[in-house]
Amino acid sequence: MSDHEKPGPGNFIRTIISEDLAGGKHQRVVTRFPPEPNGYLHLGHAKSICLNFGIAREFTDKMTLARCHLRFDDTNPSTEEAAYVEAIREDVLWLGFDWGEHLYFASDYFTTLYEYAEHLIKNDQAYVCDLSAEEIRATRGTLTTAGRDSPFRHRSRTENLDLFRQMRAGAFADGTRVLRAKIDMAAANLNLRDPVLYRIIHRRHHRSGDKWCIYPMYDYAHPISDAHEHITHSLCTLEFADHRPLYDWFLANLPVPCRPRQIEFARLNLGYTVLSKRKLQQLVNEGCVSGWDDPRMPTLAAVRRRGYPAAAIRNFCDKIGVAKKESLVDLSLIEHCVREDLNENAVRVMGILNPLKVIINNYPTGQSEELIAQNHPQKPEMGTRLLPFGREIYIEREDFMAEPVKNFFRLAPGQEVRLRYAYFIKCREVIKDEQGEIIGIICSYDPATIGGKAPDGRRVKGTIHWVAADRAITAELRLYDRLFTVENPEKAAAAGAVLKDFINPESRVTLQGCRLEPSLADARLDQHYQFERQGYFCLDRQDSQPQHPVFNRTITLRDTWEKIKAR
RNA sequence: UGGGGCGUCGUCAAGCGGUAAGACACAAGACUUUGACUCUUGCAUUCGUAGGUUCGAAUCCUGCCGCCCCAGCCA
Repeated sequence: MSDHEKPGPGNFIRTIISEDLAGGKHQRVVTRFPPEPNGYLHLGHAKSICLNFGIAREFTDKMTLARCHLRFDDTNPSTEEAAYVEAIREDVLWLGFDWGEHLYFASDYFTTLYEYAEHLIKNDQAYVCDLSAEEIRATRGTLTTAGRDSPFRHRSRTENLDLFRQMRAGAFADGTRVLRAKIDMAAANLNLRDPVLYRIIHRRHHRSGDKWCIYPMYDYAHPISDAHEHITHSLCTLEFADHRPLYDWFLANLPVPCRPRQIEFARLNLGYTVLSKRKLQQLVNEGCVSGWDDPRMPTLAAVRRRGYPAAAIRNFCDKIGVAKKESLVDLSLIEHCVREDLNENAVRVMGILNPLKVIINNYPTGQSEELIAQNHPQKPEMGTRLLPFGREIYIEREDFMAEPVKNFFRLAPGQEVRLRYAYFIKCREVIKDEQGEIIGIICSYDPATIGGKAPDGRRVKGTIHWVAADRAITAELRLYDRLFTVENPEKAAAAGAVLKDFINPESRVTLQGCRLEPSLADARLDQHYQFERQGYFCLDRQDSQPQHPVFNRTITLRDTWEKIKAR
C-alpha cells in the first residue's frame, strides 16, 4: 500500500484525491496553476499555488510522480501582456515551486480549440449568433425567468460552419458575431443558457501574434486545456462552482482524451488588505501606492520587496487550510509566520530610528574601542562582529523619558541602563535648546561593566540599543503598517464608500537620517536583519543606493511594552 | 422569487454515528544583556436554530434562520 491510499489529513480536496487514487480512478495526480497574465500574483494566488504544487509534491512517491503544471490562461489579448508572464514565472519560482517541463499556454491549444468548435457545429451543438452583446444580455432572461432563443439558433450546420470560418478569416468586425453553444435557454443555471464560446477580437496576441482574430472564452478553453494536459483535479475558487456543469458538458461532448474533475475551494481573504487583481490595479492606477510592488501591497512582488520570506508565506498557506467556507484570515497569522521565520534567520544588528545624542562625560575624549556583539544570541554559529564605541553615541529618542512613567525601565534622569554589549550608563543631565526641546543627554558610564556585565552582580532593568556617533552610517528607513484602516475594506467600500477612503495614512512612514551600526554599510539584498528591539528590516531592492541606503521595515517585533503602556 | 455554495472558540480549522484536535489572537506566570525569543498555564459541557431517528448525533433526516456567488462577447 502506497502512501497515497491513506486519506490525507485535513482538507477535503486531499481526501477526494486520496479516494480517487485508492479507488483506482487515477494512477497519478496532475494539477495545474492557471494564472491569467493580466496582472501580478498576490497572496490569494499563493494559496492556490501552494495547494496545487503542494498536492503534486505530497502525492509523489517512489512509485508515482505527481506533477503540477504552470499554464497561462491567455485567451483574451485585450488585457494580457508578455511582461506579466515573466513576472508570474518569477513569482512562482520565488515562492519555491518548479513546474519543470510543464509550462503551457492556453494559446498553445488555439488550433485544437478551433477544431473542437467545428466539431460542435457539425454536431449541431454550437451556432454562430449575430446578436449584439446587448441583445444577448436582453434575451438571456433573469435569475427567475427563462431566456429566449436567439433567432439565429436554428441556422444550418453548413451555414454555421461557413460563418464560423469567415469569423476566423477576419471577415467580420469585433462584436458583430459570436459562436455559442446550443444548450438550454431555460436552464436554471445561467451559464448553460447558450454560453458564448468564441468572440471576435482583432488584436495582436502576445504569443500567437496576428494569427487569430477570434478567441475562445475561459469556460470553453479551460476544460479542454485541462483534458489535453491530463489534469486529474482542476482546482479553482468557489465562484466557478456554477460553471462546473458547463465544464462537464464540454468534456462530455467533445472527443477529449480524459475527464478532469473540477473542485472548488474558498479564496483567501486577509484582514486590512484587498486580494483582487481589479482592486489592486485600482490602487495602482489611482496612485494610492507607488506600484504593484509597493511594499504595502499584498502582491508577491511587494511582500518580497518588503522582506517577507517565501518560506513564511508557504507556512502561512499551510496554516490557513483549505475549505469551502468563505473566511477572513487574521492579519496576525501571516505576521506570526513572518516573525517566526525571521526570528530564526535574521542577523541581529543595531540601528537608531530617531537618534538622541548621548555624551558619556567620563569616557576619555578621543578614545574609542571595539566591543564584541553576537549576530544571533540563540545561534552562536552565526558568529560575532565588532561594534565601535566612543564618547558620543546615539540612542533611540523613545528610550529616554525626562519624566518617566510607571514601569519605564529605560533611561531617565538618575536612572541606569545597560547599553547592549557595551556598558551601564547613568543619566546625569539633560540638554535642551532654547525651545526646551531635549537635544541630548549627558551620562556617565561604569568601566567595570564592559560587555554589559556587572561584576558586582547589580541589576539594571533595561537594556537599550545604541550606535557610536562618529562611526554610524546614515540611512533612510521606511516603516510600513496595514494598508487599510478597516479590517474588511471591500465590505466597507461596498457600503457606499470608495476603497481610497480607507487607506491608512500611516501605512508608510519614511524616516531620514537614521543612524545604523557600520556593519550595515555592507548589507546584502538577500539578507534579513533584525534591528534589535525595533523590528526586521531589509535593503530596498528598488531605491537603495550605496551612498543612500534605504531599508524597509518588514515587520516590527512584538511589543509588549505598547500593551503595558496602554493600560 | 430561480440555481449553486456555506454555517464548529475572537480568527482560521480538524472532525465523516461513540461522546469537541491544532494554530493564531487573548490572559496569567517563568526566564531574559532585545519589554524580543523561549517556556508553563488558562481559553467551545458545545458545534446557526427547532424538531426527529438512535443506547448514543457536530456528524443521519426534516423544517426554519443567516451569509456568499451567478443575468461579461472577463477569468
